[in-house]
Amino acid sequence: MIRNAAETREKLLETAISLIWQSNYSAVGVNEICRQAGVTKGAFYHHFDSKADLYVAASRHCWEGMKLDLDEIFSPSFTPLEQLENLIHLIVDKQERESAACDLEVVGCPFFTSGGQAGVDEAKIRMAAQEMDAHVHKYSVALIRGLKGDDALNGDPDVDQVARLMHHYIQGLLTSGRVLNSLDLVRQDLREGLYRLIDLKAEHRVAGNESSPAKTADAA
Amino acid sequence: MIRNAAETREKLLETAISLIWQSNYSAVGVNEICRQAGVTKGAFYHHFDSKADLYVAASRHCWEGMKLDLDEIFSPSFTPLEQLENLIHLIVDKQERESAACDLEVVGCPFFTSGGQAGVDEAKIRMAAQEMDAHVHKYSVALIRGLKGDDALNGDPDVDQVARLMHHYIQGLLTSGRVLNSLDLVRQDLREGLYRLIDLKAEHRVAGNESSPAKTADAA
DNA sequence: ATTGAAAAATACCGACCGGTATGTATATTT
DNA sequence: AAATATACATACCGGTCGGTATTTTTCAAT
Repeated sequence: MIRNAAETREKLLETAISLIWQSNYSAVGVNEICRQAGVTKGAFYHHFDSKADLYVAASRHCWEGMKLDLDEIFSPSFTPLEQLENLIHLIVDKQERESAACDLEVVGCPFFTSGGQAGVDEAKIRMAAQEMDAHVHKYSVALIRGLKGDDALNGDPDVDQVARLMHHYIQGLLTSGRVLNSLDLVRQDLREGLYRLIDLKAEHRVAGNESSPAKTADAA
Repeated sequence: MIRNAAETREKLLETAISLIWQSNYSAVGVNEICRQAGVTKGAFYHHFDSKADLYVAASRHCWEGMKLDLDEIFSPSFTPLEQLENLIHLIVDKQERESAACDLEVVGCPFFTSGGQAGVDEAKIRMAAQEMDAHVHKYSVALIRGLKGDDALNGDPDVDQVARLMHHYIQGLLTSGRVLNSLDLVRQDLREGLYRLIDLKAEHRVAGNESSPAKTADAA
């Protein structure tokens, strides 16, 4: 018994995130969340009205953490090119860190993928994904705008669209990485895909396909 | 009562595909599948050993259908550039057709996304996604190789990699489309994203952003 | 017509689901 | 110290989960 409202709530959020991260919304039960959080169901429903409400709260909580990282790597102290490099490293590092918790090499973003699988009736779940989507879009736009301003991109791209393309690609790549259970796949294809999508000028591209050579197989 | 083994099996597969399409593996119950298929649970477990087994069977069944489409649009009677155009149209059309069944504008590929959310223990589910992944990869490679052979691509790309990039992107875009419940998003970003990923030479690109101008919002 | 196996139906299992009702211990206010 | 509000626990709700055991129906080969 924690006897501290904020702490209990936080513990429930973190546990939910961790569990949903490892599978998905509908596969994770309230009982399991409570058990792992060391909290009873009574406490759960004292803090949240429903499982869905916990989910959106967890989604926002997750974003708050992500925002810290993004604000850091997109600090004006970096040039747009450095920011792009930071982003690439952040994505890989993030997956590396999260995958330590469970035994999946890649976990992706559970709130996005869960939103992409939400049933017709589960409006709240899709909404949470939309919310996070809108948040990250701002950062992507800023990055692309910066790159364009520095004349690092070929042509005269639609900043808003390219930002979207980036996002689509990253989400798809992470999903692929999870399906194949290969972080190396992410390492191999992340940089190249982004370079191509934003059409970064050749002189600004770096090779940096930092992957161990062999080892692409799945353990499952 | 259908009284025909093959027909019953098929009906179960189709129903399962339809339901999983609308949500995801763990959210769809055996009871619901049976109910919608007009088949009793006894019949279900006569044909399939488990829910997971039905899933992989459904995945393969789904692929068989997809293969017909792909073989058609990748027929050697088309030039690689025509094949690319066919692919773009096929993706949009497919989503248009499927979304008629439920009230989602975009459904994506359920077997891929479910695989991308499969828990650690659900090896069979991820495996099904891997299997389908491997299948479509061959087609992507053929397309890229064809384009490259026709000298339609800039630079000297790694065919295998570019094929992967395409796949990542398409899956991510469809997921985005589903989250935002906007087929127009898919229409807007599919062609542009693919062009950029494969780095198609400018003279071969067509504008063809065939979307109705306004209307991007979500109904949910 | 009989029989035997396949196909499908019925009835049921224990476990778990999300959620609630009620009680109690602790903290805050008055 | 009394009153009240918050934070949590216990026990339980009806319902559904995936799965099974058993029986009935169907149909083809004899």
